[in-house]
Amino acid sequence: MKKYQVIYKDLEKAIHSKEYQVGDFLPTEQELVETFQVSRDTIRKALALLVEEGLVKKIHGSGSQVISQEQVNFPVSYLTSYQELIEQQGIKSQTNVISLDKIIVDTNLSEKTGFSKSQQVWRLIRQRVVDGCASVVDIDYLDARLMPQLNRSIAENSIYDYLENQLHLSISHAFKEITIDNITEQDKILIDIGKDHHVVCIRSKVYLDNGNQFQFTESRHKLEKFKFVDYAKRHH
Amino acid sequence: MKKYQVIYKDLEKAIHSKEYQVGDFLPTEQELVETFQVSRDTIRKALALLVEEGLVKKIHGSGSQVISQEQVNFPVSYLTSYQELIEQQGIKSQTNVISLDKIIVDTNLSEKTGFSKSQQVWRLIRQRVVDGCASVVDIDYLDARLMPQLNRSIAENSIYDYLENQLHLSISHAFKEITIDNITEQDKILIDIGKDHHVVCIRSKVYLDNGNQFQFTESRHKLEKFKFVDYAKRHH
DNA sequence: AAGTGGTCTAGACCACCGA
DNA sequence: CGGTGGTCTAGACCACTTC
Repeated sequence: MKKYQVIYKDLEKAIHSKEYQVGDFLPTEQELVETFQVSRDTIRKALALLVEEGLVKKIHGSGSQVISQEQVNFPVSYLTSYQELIEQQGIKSQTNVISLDKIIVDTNLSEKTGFSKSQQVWRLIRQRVVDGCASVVDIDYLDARLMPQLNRSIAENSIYDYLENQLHLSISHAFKEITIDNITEQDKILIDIGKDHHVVCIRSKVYLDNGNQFQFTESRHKLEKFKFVDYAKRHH
Repeated sequence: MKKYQVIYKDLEKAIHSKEYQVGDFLPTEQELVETFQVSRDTIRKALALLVEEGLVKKIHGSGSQVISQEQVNFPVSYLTSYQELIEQQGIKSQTNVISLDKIIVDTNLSEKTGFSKSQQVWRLIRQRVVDGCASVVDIDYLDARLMPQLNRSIAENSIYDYLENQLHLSISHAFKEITIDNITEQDKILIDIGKDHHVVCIRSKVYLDNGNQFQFTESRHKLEKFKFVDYAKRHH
């Protein structure tokens, strides 16, 4: 691990363990330079990570102030898979693979997903049951060339894990949008929808390091099961 | 304006004007150093802003690749006020001040808003009409000590503008959460709600540079009028 | 005036990529 | 292998806060 990452983790831990309270100032950059015996630039990189995370705010001329001791989670904004989120938060959950088939992208689907026309893709529909309640339906389209061997067993676990650890493909970035959509017939069947007429819909186009899109996901959430937490800085 | 900001704006403009296409590489850092006659660190600061914005991706060993030419807007994630958003996007909109009164924070309200108990706050309720449709209700609680002179006329325009340009207070950061809530009697009256039973609710605690909270806002949106766009990087 | 973070520089070495 | 971006250093000066 890089020096600035070590220092970042060190300071993060000190904040989480309440060694610094909200409102307290961290040591000055000069003091941290001496403590950790590194250059000021390295200290500043570590502090930048704390600022990005929303734990610390820098005040020009004064110092670095702690503004939160809690982990702020980014269920959507960060590119984390459902499986990873569930593990991280220790929620009991089950994934049911509803269907898995290979299809050819037509004009409509190309428009919607961002894949090229006549490309072969897997279409995967999964139901997520959280605490006994069918809460989420994920409809995935995945580039079939990259994963010829996809099967139900992989789909039941984490596709990201399969991609990164088995196929050694590297996921880079995604563009996402959240809207509130009317429910479909499929939603009625696969989500414990009650009398709602809407779902929260997160659509993502996900890209690999080489710049190719490999996934389009439509993730449809039961209204009550959706929560998004964010930290924002003012840009002057 | 700082050097790295100038270079950032320069490159951003070149990308927006399609001088670089999606998939193209920007000049190498060394070339940019020579072009702009600055140090490499300054170039790297400029590139970091493009990466943060989601326009560019850096590939270790290869270069800086353009991945989007569009402005990705962050209506929620960035700390931008309603008034600023509206102006920026050129949407026709009207703000109606429904009520404005000064109240004392009780235990319940303290829990909800984050303000201290027995503190004096303004309670401001505003209706936002977009394209003739009552789409949003904002319920604001504002620290009364900071703005003793608040009135309906200020509330109809931008409170952020008033705070920053009149009172010279500086807004720092916010913690936000988005949920889908059941509608209230107030929503039925103030939003063209149709037959929906829910609204998108964004709750924000907003802080000044000096660390004091000055605002709690509950922004309730008609379902169809809500859209949130995001760019996410994978953290390995 | 003293102390703090913000910007900028110049140079070194490392890790990764592609031919 | 050469070229690229990533990390780290040491030092300078500026802008802001605090006294």
